Amino acid sequence: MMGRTYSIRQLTKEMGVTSRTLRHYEDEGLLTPERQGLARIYSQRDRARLTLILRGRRVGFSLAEIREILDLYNSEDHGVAQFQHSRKKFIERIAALEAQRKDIDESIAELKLALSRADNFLAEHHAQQNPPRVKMTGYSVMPAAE
Amino acid sequence: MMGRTYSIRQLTKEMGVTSRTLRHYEDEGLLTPERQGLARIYSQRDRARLTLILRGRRVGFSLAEIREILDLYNSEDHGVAQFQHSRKKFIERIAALEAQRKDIDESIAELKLALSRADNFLAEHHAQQNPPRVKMTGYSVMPAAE
DNA sequence: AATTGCCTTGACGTGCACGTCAACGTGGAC
DNA sequence: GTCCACGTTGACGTGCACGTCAAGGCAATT
Repeated sequence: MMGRTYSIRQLTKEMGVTSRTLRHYEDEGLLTPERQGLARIYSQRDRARLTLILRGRRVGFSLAEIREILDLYNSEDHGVAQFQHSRKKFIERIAALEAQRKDIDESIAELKLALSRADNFLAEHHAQQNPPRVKMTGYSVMPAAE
Repeated sequence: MMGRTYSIRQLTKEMGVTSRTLRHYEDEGLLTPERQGLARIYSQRDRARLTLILRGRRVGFSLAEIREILDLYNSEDHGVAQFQHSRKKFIERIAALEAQRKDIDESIAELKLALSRADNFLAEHHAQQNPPRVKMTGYSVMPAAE
């Protein structure tokens, strides 16, 4: 079961990154593609790891953090101590992500409030863009943020 | 209604940033504290903006993006065109944040799966002191990611 | 007058995540 | 054989978000 493989060019197009980025991830130990002579040849596993890397990047992890997580999945040592350590790390990461989701939800709520204010203004000035919602009087320049 | 004010030191302690960071945000046009002679004096409004800045930073916005959002809140021009522009920007930001929340939820789900695998392993080997070399031969080192 | 504490303005340095060259190899099409 | 598309390895450059000095102002305390 060798599975599909990918050239560097294929992977960059599919994933929307540059070849420089892939080589950088390799330098950082995040990817370890096979070689055919000089050329890199990426496996399904490499592709899956890259998916994780890019998602990790989108949520704000540094490459070092991503590598750490990947190493947890990937450890050769499947002993009790190792799993205990992994467990702890996973819990930390989950907590951090949940805190971040809270920040995101708050940001969304605030932006939606600002959006509804803009909608109301535009509704009042018959520059109809979108159905107005609630008419809001006297709003501040700054959102509450408290 | 002048409200409370803060020295730079007070604000750094309260918000968990360095004074260098506050000056940097000022250089970037994100904060504009008053002055008493040379010393900066931060208002409630500065503090509220800083709260937004830091939350924006936590969710991965660049300072330029944060400034743009702040400028939308803060615009002197309250004309129709301005509000239409703001509306568009708000919608973009909301969409981006919702996409990011999706990434976060997926990351959390994956980490929770990995956590439960670790828990299962540890439950099976609860009474043992020394790491059994390899048990649970069945699962891949990589999560699904598809 | 000197020290202490808090503040200031430059200005160069740093870590990260790549970008951007230069110089070169390699296998197939013409 | 030569061109071309694709790949490679250095190695220096860049944008961002500050860190980290140096050198000093200003007010209250010693």
